[in-house]
Amino acid sequence: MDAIDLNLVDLLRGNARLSYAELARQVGLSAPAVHERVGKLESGGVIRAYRAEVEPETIGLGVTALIGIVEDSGADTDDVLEAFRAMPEIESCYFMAGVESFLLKARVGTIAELEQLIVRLNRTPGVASTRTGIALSTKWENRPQPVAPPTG
Amino acid sequence: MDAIDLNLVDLLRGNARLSYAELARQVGLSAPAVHERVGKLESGGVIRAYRAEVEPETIGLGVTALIGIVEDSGADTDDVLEAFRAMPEIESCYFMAGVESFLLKARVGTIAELEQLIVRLNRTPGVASTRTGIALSTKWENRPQPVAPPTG
DNA sequence: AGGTTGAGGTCGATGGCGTCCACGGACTGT
DNA sequence: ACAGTCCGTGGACGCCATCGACCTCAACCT
Repeated sequence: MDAIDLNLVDLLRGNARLSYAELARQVGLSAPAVHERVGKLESGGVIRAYRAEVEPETIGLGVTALIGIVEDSGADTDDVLEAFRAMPEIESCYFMAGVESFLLKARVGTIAELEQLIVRLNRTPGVASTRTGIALSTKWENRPQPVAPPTG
Repeated sequence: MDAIDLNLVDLLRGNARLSYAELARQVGLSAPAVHERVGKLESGGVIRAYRAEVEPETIGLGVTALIGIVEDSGADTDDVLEAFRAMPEIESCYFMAGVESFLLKARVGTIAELEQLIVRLNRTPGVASTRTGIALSTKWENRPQPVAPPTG
């Protein structure tokens, strides 16, 4: 992980569809060298995936909610996690410090679907209570912060 | 936005680096047809960006925090937003219903940096108070839920 | 009914790109 | 000094992106 690798990471976080040739021009190496470096970043677990970022409303996911979860005393956290994982609406899942063990980000199409999701969460064994906040709008999301040292 | 478009969106959310030829095979069209469709999805605002998803710890962003913001009565929300936007550590920003107007997701390298960020947030004009929760681990993040109707 | 128009597809060609391979130079440890 | 290793370059070759020409079909107008 040298400065060139960080540079490649920044470039690909900005635009995952850049060609190896273009990446090579940007970092001042040849295309095969970049190809090998990116391959190592992928297999080394630095780059996890390449994803298209989609405007959720346009694909029928207009409702965003953030849900805090309080576990039952004596709940099996792994089982709870497994149950969450099986719900595709839960896009993100953080294990938190504090009273609420988890914070979930969920996206659904309608408030009715959100209601159903919350009911399912409350019925999940190990879940004591939920606390839901609705996002009225997403100002921005997953903005990549640059990590490469400034060039020059 | 027909079923084929939704299919393309799902495919690209799963792997943004798929070639047009591969996409074409998957949806049963020719490569130029797919090229045109994807171009329209991009210029039509459905596909916002293509991003490499990176393991944050590997690039020195080991601390994730979720921060609720209570605004001053009479604060200018746009000014507050501008101030948040200028802080690169804030990766996501949701405008929320409830007492806390904003929920921020921030990533920094160390707890000391998080402390500095919170101080800066509390000093921001229009911010009355902050409430920070630390994510002990990210179980998953931005998992794309499929939206295309099942084929066949 | 028939002609026109436009959207959206296929096909074919071409230039650039991805990817494999052989080779070369700089560090490192002995 | 020398061998080994790492990391790069350059060349070659096949696939891909992308453009233009053409086709098909449905909607619409006269």
